[in-house]
Amino acid sequence: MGEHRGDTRARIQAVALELFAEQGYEKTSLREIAERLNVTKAALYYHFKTKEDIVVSLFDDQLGRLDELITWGREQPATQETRQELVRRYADQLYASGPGLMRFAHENQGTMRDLAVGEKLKSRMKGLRELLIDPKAPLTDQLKSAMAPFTLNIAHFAFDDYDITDEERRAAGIAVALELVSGSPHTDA
Amino acid sequence: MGEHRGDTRARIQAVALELFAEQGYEKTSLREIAERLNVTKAALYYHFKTKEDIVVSLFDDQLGRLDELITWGREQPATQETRQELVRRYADQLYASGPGLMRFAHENQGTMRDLAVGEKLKSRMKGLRELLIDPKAPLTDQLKSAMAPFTLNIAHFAFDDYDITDEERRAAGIAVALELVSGSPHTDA
DNA sequence: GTCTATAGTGTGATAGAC
DNA sequence: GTCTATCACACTATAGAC
Repeated sequence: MGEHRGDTRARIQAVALELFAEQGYEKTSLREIAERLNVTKAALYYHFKTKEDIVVSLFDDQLGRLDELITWGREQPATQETRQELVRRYADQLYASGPGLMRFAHENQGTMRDLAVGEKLKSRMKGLRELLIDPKAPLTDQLKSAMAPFTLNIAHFAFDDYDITDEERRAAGIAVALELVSGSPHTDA
Repeated sequence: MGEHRGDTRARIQAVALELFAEQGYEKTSLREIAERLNVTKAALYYHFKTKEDIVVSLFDDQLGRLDELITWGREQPATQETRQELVRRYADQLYASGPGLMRFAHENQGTMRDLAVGEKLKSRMKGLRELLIDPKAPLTDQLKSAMAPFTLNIAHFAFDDYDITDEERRAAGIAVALELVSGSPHTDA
């Protein structure tokens, strides 16, 4: 015992993310988080102002990286190559953040709406979507492009009953996402 | 006033579905539902044994129809035509149920896990997925097939800032879903 | 940096009158 | 079939000691 020193804040984040992702933000109480860490609720309030503040801290880095990606994308020409590179870089960010955040966002979409950080994330995803879509393409092609980011998420949770590695899931997700943003081989009308 | 007679149960379902879909199952209290209907919480408990019981009643019909669809699918040959017809029939069921249920399931995935009805729905979706997938196809093609049901959902909520009708969204969703289950034009290895 | 203690509110659910 | 009243409990958050 007593093996932890100044890492309490990080440990709170880790446990909170795990529980939020596993059983939802609303259903996870501060008492539960505190018990899992063998501290008290009041200790949590020393490190974070509110419950929502824990979530904000969780998404902080990710949001910053998303901003950078979108800024980069807006400086590039709106070509198919740019869109494919956007998918690759977005996938890198997603997987670098670990499965926890992905799953949190995936399972708490309803909750995220009223959290301020949820609005931020939503606006970033819209920015990304606008970069991935060719507004002149047919609606079906636009839909396919819009689905590319979802694909990366779904790929990670689908086939949980298959005997394959996460790396294989990841590769499949990226491959399909790239195909989705590449448009059908259609002739110009 | 006094315009309602024996429709209280149905009115509870309607309001509950709306609120659950809008702000989440956990965040919606029975008090809120009751107030919206100008009845008391106790009145709710006359019609439904528990809060979860309201959700169960909401998904009851839908689950039955899904069972029929899967039973039908299992009787058909595992061809591309069958898979496409499955997508069409599933889409019909989805849209016939109205947007509320779709949105509920979409925004409360985390919550659905511990609800008994969530487990049921999940097993049905797995059954449907197995019918849509060709287990001999490359993993990327399997992923595309697995995404077809998601597509129908996403199509309905994406482009909420576009000036298009729900019917156009629906048509685009079905078109893309059909393409996803049809596999790439790949040669047999 | 972490504790005890508690305020203050809201929840799902029940009992029993009408 | 709907009501009033209430129970028992959990929650977020705060105050103040150590």
